[in-house]
Amino acid sequence: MARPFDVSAVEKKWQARWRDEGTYEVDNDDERERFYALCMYPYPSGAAHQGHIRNYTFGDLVVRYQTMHGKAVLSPFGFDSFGLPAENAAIKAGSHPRLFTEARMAELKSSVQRLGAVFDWRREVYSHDPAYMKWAQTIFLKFLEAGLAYRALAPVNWCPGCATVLANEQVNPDGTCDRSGDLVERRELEQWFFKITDYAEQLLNDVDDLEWPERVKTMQRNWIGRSEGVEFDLPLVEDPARGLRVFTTRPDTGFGVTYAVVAPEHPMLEELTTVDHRDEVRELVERARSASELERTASSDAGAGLEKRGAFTGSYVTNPFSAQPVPVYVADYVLGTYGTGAIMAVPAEDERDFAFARVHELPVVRTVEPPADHGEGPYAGEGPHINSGFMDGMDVASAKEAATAFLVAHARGERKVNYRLRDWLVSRQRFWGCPIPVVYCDVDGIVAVPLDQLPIVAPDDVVMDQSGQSPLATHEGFRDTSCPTCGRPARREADTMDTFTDSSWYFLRYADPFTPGMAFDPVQAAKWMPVDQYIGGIEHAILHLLYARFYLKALIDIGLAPGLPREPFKRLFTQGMIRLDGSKMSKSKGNLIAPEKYYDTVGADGLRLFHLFVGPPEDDVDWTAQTEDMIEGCARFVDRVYRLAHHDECFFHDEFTPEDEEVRREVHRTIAKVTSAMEGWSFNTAVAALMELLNTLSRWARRPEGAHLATLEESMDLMLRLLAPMAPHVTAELWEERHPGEPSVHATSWPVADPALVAHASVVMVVQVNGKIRARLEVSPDLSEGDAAAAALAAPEVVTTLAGATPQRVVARPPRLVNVIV
RNA sequence: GCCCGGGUGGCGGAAUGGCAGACGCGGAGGACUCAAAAUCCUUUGCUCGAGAGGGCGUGCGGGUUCGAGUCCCGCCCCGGGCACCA
Repeated sequence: MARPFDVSAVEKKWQARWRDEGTYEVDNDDERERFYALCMYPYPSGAAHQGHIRNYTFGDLVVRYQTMHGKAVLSPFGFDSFGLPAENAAIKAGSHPRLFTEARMAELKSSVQRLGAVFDWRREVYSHDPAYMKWAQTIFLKFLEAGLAYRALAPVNWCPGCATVLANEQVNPDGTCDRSGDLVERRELEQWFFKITDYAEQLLNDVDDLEWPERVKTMQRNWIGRSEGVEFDLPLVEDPARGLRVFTTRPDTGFGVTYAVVAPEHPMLEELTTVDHRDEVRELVERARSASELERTASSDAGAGLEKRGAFTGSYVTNPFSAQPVPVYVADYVLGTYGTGAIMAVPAEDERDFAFARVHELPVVRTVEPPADHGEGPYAGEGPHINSGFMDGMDVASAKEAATAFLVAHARGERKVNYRLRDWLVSRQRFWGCPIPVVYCDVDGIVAVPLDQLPIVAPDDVVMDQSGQSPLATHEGFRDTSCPTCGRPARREADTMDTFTDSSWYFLRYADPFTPGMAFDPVQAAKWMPVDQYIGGIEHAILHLLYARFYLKALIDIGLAPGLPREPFKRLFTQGMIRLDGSKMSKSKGNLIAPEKYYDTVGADGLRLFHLFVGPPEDDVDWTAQTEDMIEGCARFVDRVYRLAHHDECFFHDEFTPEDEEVRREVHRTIAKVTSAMEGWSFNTAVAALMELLNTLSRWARRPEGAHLATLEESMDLMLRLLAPMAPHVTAELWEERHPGEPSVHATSWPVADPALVAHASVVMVVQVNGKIRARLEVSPDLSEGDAAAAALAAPEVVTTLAGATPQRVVARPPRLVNVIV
């Protein structure tokens, strides 16, 4: 494609200038109104892919747009530079993850710089920087001190193909490894946890006030999963003073409890199991322990599998409502980690209990009358209670209240709120992450590394084999140390922290990486926080956002971040994904479309415009054969702007005609349109409005009778300012040509539409007869209803169509439309 | 199964209950050129018609309304999230 100017040279020139002059550096004591714009901390996978490009196009648009509104905009950049992919790649290539990662960082940085995205590079942060690790480890130790970090035995996800433990988010819903596709196994290991469950209530409640997409808020709420119910005892028949503690959200169905179930991990299981049932119970527990998630879920679909998944313990407990004994089963459909690990089973009102009861031939007693057409199955809906003694006739809500009161009085019951959310497992048995800064001593146990010895940085000569053991554990120089308390030989923790810990506070470091001796100065950070606009992918809707929210709350509570708002991200925008051939585009699948080829041909401005123009920013983008053409179309638009600014094929006249006046009005209407589109994140229509304006201006200036020169120049200037956040290079270049020696277009203010010019002098009113358009009339915008009706009925086309018939009704909606009904 | 989104030309997509298809891509025709590229102009929902003009059109079926892509009810299909959480 032949271009009217050297796109590459122009883009390089301006990128260099923004970087060298520190145009987008902002100081913490800046007097202007503040705005914190942030794109999600990227994992350095190499040159940017189109998902990154999309992200930074939106982010940079916000930065430049807000800057034009006179604000001090904080726009930082950095890298989520620890992580498994680099470690795997390094093992494969026989190199070091740091070398590998830093090469990828350089590529990604180059990609975003060539996009023309601007940042305050003085604030750059990357996870494997010892200066960052020092504070990451300090935070860990402060959590430990505050009881927010603890160590416990837990099952983890082990991938045999990758020979390593995986993070939960790396396991597919079907229990396979996201990377290798192998079936993930469960292994029991001593692990470090963060007590995020302490914050469940706050994390749930604070979601309400966030300006986030509703669906992300819903996902957060579902993930936390609050449920209100009752915890109470089912007394043991053998020893009624003791009981099997259960949790239920449906105490009202208590009369329908025909059996109880404990999880295979339940502490009372052994005691409950009678001699003659020992073998079956043991077999079931063994199966449950070794079974992968996949096997457990797969068998739940088929009724045939259910029988094998439960066994009678031989014991009985008493249903406190009916005072009848009911059998206790063990089954893996009850989870050891939720509630009390034991349930009261109500087959008539619960799907799972029903399926289990059917296989094991347990009685089903309805306690809620289902609708007449309901049939055999379980019914969990609303209805009057039956077979329920004192609750008979009550609706579900009042029966719940009555049942709860009963349990509190008679079964050691108490109201209880449970959460689905589990504590955050932060240990990783891998090398390329931030080491957990503790030491194990035979005498003193777990000992924190003294703060003045941080950061603990892993040595370079570690063997990263595939044994599955933490690589650091095999390095004697790292492993063997002395106890900071007693001085005796001790060993270092060999696990590293989940990389989600790094991305949970980086935005605080950005706000103030300058103050020595602190992760960030809370006084400085408070000037920027919360992030005004956070932009990233929907794939982080749950984990990253939840973890970062937890971190900030915890940091405030342990005194590291006094005075900061308790929520980190005020507004969140989640962009759509780039899809190739209908599948999700990801680095692991290798189907990336590098931006570099576009920089060299259409230019960054063209590529940015494409991403803005292709559709609503929240929608997914299908990268197809047509995409190349669309990108070229956007570059064509850039060229047309350039040519018009250079008066290519234009003609001019001197006096200001009504046509010139109308063009001027059109410009102001465009200002109004683009401004509201920008505010509403409708970037595609903002670009369309500018394309329309360009079409209008070009046609006008190329008429033989010509255009009013001063009006064209005024229009061009306004258009360049509107276009500046979208296509920063060409607008900066043209502005400099037109205004040599003056401040850049990016230093001008965002245009404001003149309301007097936005208004139309006359508009076209549509006249319908029975809903069909018969005439168009040019009318004044403030035409009255009566006048509109009269004008419509007088229109010749209407008279002809009516052919003498009398209108039944005339609906006048001036100045848009009149509908004549006959 | 449950909970969210979403179905509009050949394609990406526009449309405070009031002219469906803005803008762009692609297609067709033309100008310029020895020719091509680039650029510019015209045209482009489907369909009947030589034409003027008519009919049909926003996943399907109903409804509300003078008027529905938009609101209501019932379906179908696609995408995403959750999926033994008691």
